[in-house]
Amino acid sequence: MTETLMSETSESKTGRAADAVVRQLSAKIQSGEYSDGAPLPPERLLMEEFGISRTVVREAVQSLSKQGLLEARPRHRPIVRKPGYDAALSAMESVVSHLLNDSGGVKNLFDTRILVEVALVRLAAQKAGREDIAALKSALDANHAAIEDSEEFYRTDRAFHALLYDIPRNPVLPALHKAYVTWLAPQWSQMPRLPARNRDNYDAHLKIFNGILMRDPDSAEEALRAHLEYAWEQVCETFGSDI
Amino acid sequence: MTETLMSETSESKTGRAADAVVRQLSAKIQSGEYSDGAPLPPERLLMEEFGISRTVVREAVQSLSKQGLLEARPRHRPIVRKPGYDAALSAMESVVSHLLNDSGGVKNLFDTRILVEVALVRLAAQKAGREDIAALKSALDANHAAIEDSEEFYRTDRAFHALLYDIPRNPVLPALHKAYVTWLAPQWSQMPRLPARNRDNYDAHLKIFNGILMRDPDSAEEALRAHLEYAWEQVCETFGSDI
DNA sequence: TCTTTTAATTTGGTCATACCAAAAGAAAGA
DNA sequence: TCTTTCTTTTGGTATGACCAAATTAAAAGA
Repeated sequence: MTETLMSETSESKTGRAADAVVRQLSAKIQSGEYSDGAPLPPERLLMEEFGISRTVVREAVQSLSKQGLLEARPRHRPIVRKPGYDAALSAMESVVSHLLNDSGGVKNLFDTRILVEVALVRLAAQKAGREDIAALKSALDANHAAIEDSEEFYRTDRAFHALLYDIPRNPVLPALHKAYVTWLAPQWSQMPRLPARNRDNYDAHLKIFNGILMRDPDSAEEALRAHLEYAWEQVCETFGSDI
Repeated sequence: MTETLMSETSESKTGRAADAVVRQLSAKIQSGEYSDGAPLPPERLLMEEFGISRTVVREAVQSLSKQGLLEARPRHRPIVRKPGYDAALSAMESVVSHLLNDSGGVKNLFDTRILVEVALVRLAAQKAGREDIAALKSALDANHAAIEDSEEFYRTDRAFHALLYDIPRNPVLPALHKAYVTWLAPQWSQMPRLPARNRDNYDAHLKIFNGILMRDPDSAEEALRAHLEYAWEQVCETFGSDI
């Protein structure tokens, strides 16, 4: 028996009927009553199920989709999604895009990346397992093989860095890497791709790898820091220091 | 002259008129045409200004408020807000709250906090200025003075950690600290407050401070890591290891 | 004249209805 | 069985109406 929303939420006067619906729907999603990947029931059905108007249904659906529990393409039925850590990060995307326009925004973001990634290489140097090192090695080789092909180099570059985020086996971190790549892409992808720089970057990757291999956190950190600060200089050369 | 939205956006068939309005409104907010802190014009005015129905206006407003560009209390006019880094983090809040319910969610989040905070103390040990150290010292003293008052101890504890996030002068980091505190509050605030534990935690803070003071990143890191892992053990004792 | 009440007006929240165009599903044809 | 039409369903948008809370204007009182 589906009740009308008033029965279990005593907030009929808060001015936000949609909130109650949001709670009930998200509960049904988490409990699996609406299974992951399946389309949400049509709006007209939901409105009679909850005893509300379509206005409120749509508001609730929009809210849930912003929360990542629904994947709503225009003109399509919303798809039920149990959000992962990526969804959490991508929820920030729109806000972040505004912050990046402010002066110093990109720098602030990039500095946090340095902070995190430095921590990651130190961790890698201390705790990386045999498989982690093997993966880094092959990523490094792929990176080396792509020095002449800037597009491919960019890809292997990202892959190498991504591995650093994989080592702690914490699913938040790969999501964070993806977020960094996405947010900084507008800057990064517009930079001129020069094979000479590719070589520099490969050398940096090599030094980082060696630091990890030698289990030397300090040298790994120093190599990574130099690498990222070099990258930042390039960004400044391209966009000026006032971004 | 305000044009109807069709004139400058060629996406009248994407099925999302609200998106265009969102863009225009957010542009007006960023440009300061709608000044920060002022209420947005009434919906009925916006609908004629953009040549759209109230349906779409409301959808756009809701979207902007989820993005943090508007602060919308029910039944009140939305207030224009230029979002800061806090807004970005709090945009994740609803998603994160779901993730924290999943098994291991809290642990994953807490581990990233350890990662970040370790990086911060290392940085502090290397780069903290005279004023930073003075601030840490007085926060430490306040913490010591509050050992008997668990509520106050909790506050000064947070304040001490917050200072670590202030040292790099990167506005993202204080926002991150606030987010950690908010997200982990459900766990943390429910833990029993024992003066004995307060003493342990103060000792840990002292060790961290000494590490920073002695400019010894490694000992500072070790002290912080022990401190946070101790905290995690407490959480596990309270909630079981399966959270 | 200035505060306090009170009445009038504005404005956000919700509902009901209608229409269109895009999707999805069903039926007919190759 | 696989396309190709043709219905039906369903999301996007527009109108218009109503209510209750907020806001503002007006009136009353100090």
